[in-house]
Amino acid sequence: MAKKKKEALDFTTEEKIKHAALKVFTKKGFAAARTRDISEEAGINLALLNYYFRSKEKLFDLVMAETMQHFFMGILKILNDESTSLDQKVEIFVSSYTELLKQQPELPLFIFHELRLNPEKLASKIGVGGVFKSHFFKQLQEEMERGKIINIHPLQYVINMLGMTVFPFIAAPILKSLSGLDTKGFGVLIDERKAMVPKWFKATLKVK
Amino acid sequence: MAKKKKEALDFTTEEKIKHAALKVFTKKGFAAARTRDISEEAGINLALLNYYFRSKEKLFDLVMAETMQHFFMGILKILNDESTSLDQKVEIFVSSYTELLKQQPELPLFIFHELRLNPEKLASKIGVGGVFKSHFFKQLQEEMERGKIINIHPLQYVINMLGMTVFPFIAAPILKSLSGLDTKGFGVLIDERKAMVPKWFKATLKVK
DNA sequence: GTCTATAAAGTGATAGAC
DNA sequence: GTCTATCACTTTATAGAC
Repeated sequence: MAKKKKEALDFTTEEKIKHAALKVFTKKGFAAARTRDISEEAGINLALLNYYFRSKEKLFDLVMAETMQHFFMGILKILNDESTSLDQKVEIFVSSYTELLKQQPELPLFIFHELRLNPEKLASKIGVGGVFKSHFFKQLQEEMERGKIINIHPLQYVINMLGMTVFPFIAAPILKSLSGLDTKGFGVLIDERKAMVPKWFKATLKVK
Repeated sequence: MAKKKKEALDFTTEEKIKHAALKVFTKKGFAAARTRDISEEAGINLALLNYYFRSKEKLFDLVMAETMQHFFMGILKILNDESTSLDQKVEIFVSSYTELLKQQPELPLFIFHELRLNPEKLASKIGVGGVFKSHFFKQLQEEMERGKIINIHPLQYVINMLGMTVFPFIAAPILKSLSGLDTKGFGVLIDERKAMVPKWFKATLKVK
């Protein structure tokens, strides 16, 4: 039982490497990350990394697929919930992703950077067209048909919602530098946005 | 005269290298960019790159400083124009930066990525606090004092304006993948935003 | 200023002992 | 499974001829 508890609390070597890999890749990007950095961060030997994952690139592909899956499927799950209203979806998304990004602020920049370097390879990890079949899209289109919303591409509103939530984390270094805010002050700004973004979003829906 | 014309049309070796460097750095990022790539792109020899710029890093610093200066000073110039109204500033910014980014779509992701890897070094290239002394900020604060705008951090509106304009370019690969739009179709989307973002922005100002 | 050839250092990956 | 030692290759940077 002592042994079982130990297994439950600790991580396997494979998990330690994957965890360290995500951390180092996220911090430095694929190109600048060295396999030595990852093995050090994982507290294991360099040879072991290749023993488990065969190559830096294979390790990256694996970690990246899981990370992107988690990130984008999380969005899709919220936008696809048929039990929530349009406004509720926005509130839930903004709230939950703001909290997620407070924990992992470099995640979006990392994902978008790597995705641009290798769009073909990585884009396949996301369910293509998922957003278009989403309940969120249907709700937007219904509102358009009723004349409640101006008739433009629904993706525009997804861009606005994502942008208003995610962009501050992407631009954080500049925003901090421009404003002189430290990490704590920036956090206050982010919390203020958590309350405001849904309101701002609703306001954009009323624009004709 | 023939000689003078040739000088005016051609570029010096130094300029060719800098131009090639920006292109390669922007495309691959600093870490993945090889000096060989740059010298090839410039049509010169690898040794010549070091002859002019001493090292890859010094070349990067130089190109990066100029690029960031141009990018951020352009924003500041628009926001600091005392002859334009608040709404006009937004319209001018959105319009001119949308056009700029249509020409150089990878620029924001490149700048933000490198800025995150090296905030201290690169942030110094921007005039710190420039936005806070800007006429745009003063106009927002005046509206707040009059009770026309809700009393929150003015930077929030800068984030919204920047985010709505710049974010689609940062997320372009995913948005294309999600939507199935090709580069042309994506361009239509961007043009639609050029007209809409100022309207959406105004709507957010009315939120209480 | 511009080139070719090469040094010098870094980095991914493997061999082989334990 | 895990380690040390090492190979093989890449990449930055320089030396030296022209």
